[in-house]
Amino acid sequence: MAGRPDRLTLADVAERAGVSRATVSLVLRSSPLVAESTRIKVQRILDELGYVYNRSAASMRASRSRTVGLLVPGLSNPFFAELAAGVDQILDEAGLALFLADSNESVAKQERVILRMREHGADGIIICPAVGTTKDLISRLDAWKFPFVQALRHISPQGDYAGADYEIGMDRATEHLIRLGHRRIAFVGGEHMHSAYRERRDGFVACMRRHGLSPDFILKTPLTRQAGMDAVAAVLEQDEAATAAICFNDVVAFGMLLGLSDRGLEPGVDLAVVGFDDVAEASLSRPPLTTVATLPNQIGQDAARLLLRRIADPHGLPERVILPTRLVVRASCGALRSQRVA
Amino acid sequence: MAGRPDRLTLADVAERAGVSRATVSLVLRSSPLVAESTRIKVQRILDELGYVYNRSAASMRASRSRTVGLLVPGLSNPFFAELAAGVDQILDEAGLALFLADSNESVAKQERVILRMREHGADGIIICPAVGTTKDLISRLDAWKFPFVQALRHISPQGDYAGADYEIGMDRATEHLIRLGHRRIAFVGGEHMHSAYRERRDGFVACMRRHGLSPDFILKTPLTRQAGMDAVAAVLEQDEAATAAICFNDVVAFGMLLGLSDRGLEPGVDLAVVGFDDVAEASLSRPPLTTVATLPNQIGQDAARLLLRRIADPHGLPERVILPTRLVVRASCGALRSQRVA
DNA sequence: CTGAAAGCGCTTACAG
DNA sequence: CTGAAAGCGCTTACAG
Repeated sequence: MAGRPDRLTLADVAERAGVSRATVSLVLRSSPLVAESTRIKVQRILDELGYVYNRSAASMRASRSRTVGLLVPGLSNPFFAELAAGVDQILDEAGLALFLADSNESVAKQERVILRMREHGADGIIICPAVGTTKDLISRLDAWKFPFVQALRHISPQGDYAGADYEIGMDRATEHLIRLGHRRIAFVGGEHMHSAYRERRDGFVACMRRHGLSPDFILKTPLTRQAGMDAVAAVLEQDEAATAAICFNDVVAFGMLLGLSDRGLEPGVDLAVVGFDDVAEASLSRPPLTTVATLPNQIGQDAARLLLRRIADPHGLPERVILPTRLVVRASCGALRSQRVA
Repeated sequence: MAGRPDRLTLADVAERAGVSRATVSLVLRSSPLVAESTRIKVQRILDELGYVYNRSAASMRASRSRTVGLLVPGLSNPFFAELAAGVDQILDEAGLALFLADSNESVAKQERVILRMREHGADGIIICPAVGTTKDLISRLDAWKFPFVQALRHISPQGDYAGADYEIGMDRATEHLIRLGHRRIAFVGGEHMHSAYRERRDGFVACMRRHGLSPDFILKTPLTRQAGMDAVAAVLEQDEAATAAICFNDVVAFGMLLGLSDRGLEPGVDLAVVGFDDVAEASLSRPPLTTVATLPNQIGQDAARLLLRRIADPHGLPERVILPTRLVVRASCGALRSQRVA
């Protein structure tokens, strides 16, 4: 509603204050160019009149909107919601407004909302690319000179990125199981190939190989609790059954815990189970879940900071912020007592 | 970034197409005023050149931005994230962009982001007011002529509202427990007074009174799983212990299930437990949780539709969309078999 | 059906 | 330190 009928303009304020529009504009942007006495006088009128700055007009003139976009593939996933909360926090501090859109893992919707954000003049965008996004998106963003940061997932090594060190996180978790004596370990969950999947799986594979173990017990499933329950059979009813399962994420791991109980088996004794993410419920499941903490809120904050920097300096060197993960050992892996390993 | 250096304008397109800017503008907005042959010619140039519509400029001139705000009190709460997903869906269909902000239950931040959205010219706003918001917010929104819809919580009966029928939902759930034979029922969870709390508690109280039972076993706690675990003691270790607990939400109920198991007690046998919300985990907890489904995604959709209507017709009569809830009976309440009651 | 002109509310040089 | 003027990229009457 830029310009709701009775909206005040700079001209109104200027007239009332007995100065020019330019001076009021300078006061609004706290320019040092204006005399203290003038500033005070104008500020008083501004408050009195309840003037509301019109950023549409300002951004048209100034070629920046103080607006930024965030594109996530699924807001229903608490992980991305938490990421959004982190982004929101940093942008609020910087005084920017946030355009949010949920691609719902649809490349078509993703295209649509990116265009929409460009039309609205967003100064830049944080993207968690939908499954199936091709690499050319990055070249197009570059061609458009549209500042961007990839977060959590990346489709190209180009440009800024903020994420967690999934590979090392999964490696450490696997290592932990091996130290507990496991030799036959299954990797459970995930069905779409994207960077987050690749990195987690690679961490598992690398660690198994390093220890001379076979890394080919890899089970692809949807990322649901139900799929985790169903996976129990596949993991145990094999010629060479696994003694431990390391899951793509906590949700799948929770499903496995339930699936085990349903069969009268005890997680951590009959099958060691490890999750990934350390969601809120992980410490309260039965048994408490051993998992890898990844801090989505902080990743969101870092992504926002990177984007702010990129907008300020479009030609600076790309940065990649990879937050360390933390193995949180609880009972589901069969470790006797709780301990934290850095 | 309205006006990135090399951004094309209507004038460029007009020149290339050999028509006036006005004509291109009409084509962009699919006006019927333009001849089919002209439309096709212009559209081709538009595509060829990769023209991007500048909505900042358009909204300044047209006094509407095709932008809408959503203010939630906590994005980390999956409930609000789901609401946001519903809002996003409807706005996408209508071609509007969404400004999202998380007040984090802070009235100060809420004020800040509302001002920001007004400055950015949002055409309207959907608000889940932060705890502690006073009624005058509504009068101010009115005075500003800023179209709004309250969602999930409301601080004033004025204006449009989209929410769930918490009161009847809680009433039905309580009734179900009474039918199962319970007489001493505790209402567990919630610490802040807002409409959502009041309505749920009122539903409980009304039902108890109607059946001549005392409704004063009300336990205020934070809305966390841990608080639910801790509440078990308070509910059972009383002169007159409760035989059933009806929780403010599922999270608290999950905590109670765990708290019972920890003491070697069986949910549904030693204490009936009922939740509220029907989150994704409710059907997979052990035992499965009897709860009341509220549909946050749909509430988000309704809120968005109401706002769109309000923007189109600022002076129409206010509407309140109250979605029915549904009691989902599972095992945690001690009912012998699963059944659904409308 | 199309075009020339004015104007939305700001900011940005440029004078003074 | 302040003001007058031009202009950002659109849309909106108004002519024709």
